[in-house]
Amino acid sequence: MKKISRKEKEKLARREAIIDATMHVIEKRGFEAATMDEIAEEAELGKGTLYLHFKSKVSIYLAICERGSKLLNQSMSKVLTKDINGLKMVEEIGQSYLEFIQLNPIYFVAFNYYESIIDEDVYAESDEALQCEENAQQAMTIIVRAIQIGMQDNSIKDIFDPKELGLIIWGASKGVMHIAFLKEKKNHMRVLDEVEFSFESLVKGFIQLIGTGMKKL
Amino acid sequence: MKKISRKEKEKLARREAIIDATMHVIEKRGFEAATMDEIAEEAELGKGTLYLHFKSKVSIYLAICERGSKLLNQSMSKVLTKDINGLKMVEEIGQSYLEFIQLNPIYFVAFNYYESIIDEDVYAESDEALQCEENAQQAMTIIVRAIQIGMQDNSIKDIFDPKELGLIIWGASKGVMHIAFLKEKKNHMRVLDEVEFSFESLVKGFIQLIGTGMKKL
DNA sequence: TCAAAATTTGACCATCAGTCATAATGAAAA
DNA sequence: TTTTCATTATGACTGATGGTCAAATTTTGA
Repeated sequence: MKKISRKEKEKLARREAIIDATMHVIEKRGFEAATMDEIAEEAELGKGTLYLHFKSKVSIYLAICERGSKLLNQSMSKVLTKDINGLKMVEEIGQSYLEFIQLNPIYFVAFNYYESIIDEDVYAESDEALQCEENAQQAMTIIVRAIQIGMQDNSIKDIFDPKELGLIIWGASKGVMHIAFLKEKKNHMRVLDEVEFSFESLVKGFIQLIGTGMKKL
Repeated sequence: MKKISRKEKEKLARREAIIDATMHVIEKRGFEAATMDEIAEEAELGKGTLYLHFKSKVSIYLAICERGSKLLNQSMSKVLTKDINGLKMVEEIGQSYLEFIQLNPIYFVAFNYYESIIDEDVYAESDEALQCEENAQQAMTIIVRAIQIGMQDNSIKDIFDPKELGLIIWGASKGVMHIAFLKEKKNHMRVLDEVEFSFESLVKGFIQLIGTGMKKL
């Protein structure tokens, strides 16, 4: 049994190494421009070997998403253990999200990628996609839990369904984060250049806005 | 001069026909799966001819985005002429957006596509991208105008910078719409299956949430 | 009518994800 | 140690697709 375990560990390590290599290449070339040939070179493996560990290029990208969502969940779930009211929890979860994305922008791109391809059946049934889904569900659970706590301690209005409110907050956060993200990457959208603001100030403003919106008076 | 004008008209018409054909193919095959060969066939043109009218496949996609954003702006700008307060205007602009996306989901995909590629210099300088940008700026102007009206008629708090608030609302709306959109397409995200909600109810909830957040008491 | 100019075309090219016959490796048997 | 067999790795190859360009076709105007 020992031998199989060692082999399996090696296989897992190889898998992680491929994900690492892919992230390096993405950082060098960009998310779309990364090629399997270059990933193989970076990982010091033959291209064919990549396909022994991943079904497709998409699978590797989903594995990055999986890794990122796991890390994000770890960070967000810590908020639930704090001794603060539910509203504050929701706000701090938003903060965690912000900090995570600022620190790991590549994962944000991976999250968006996941959402853009997940409606195609081929990918949706892969192991990686299922794990991403599970992580997404866990993230939702964290938000909903915070909302429920807030409704109980009277810091959040209970006129919304907690799950629906959770989805709204999740989606809205992602959208605002996306705008801030585009701005950060100093791209060519003049819409964004017109306004003087930072990643932080935008997200802070957003948190304040919805915080007020759901606060029980 | 007459002759040139006729030729120019024909050229424009041909261009529009290619965009139409592309949208047909996208509806048949999906946004990513559409190929230039099939677009050429649908447009009853040689593939090379497509490249006389558009620099690349991306250009055609951006032209779809351009068309969509123009239509959306027309619909949103009508709200500004109504005899209602600024807060109501913002809410109705959100409504217009919702209705537009429900009616023309393909444009929503095109908008997202635009944002995903616009940070690459190659595309950002194309005529189509510049026009998209201009339309985006116009959309922002519409929202900001409504906010300013609201601050003046005391229906909206003036603690935010109107432009920053406009961006927040824009980004957040897009994010919520995206979630609702994924749900509508009955994809595989179990996170979304868990919650019982419709496109409308989610967006309505969102509008209510931020409406309350910015309402002056 | 016809030659020059403008337009259209589809065979061809380059790139890249993914495959598979073959090679290398290493474990077990002799 | 040597041989055999199974597992793992490889990269040349394939198919698909976006984009090009020399040749063909059509239009223009003298």
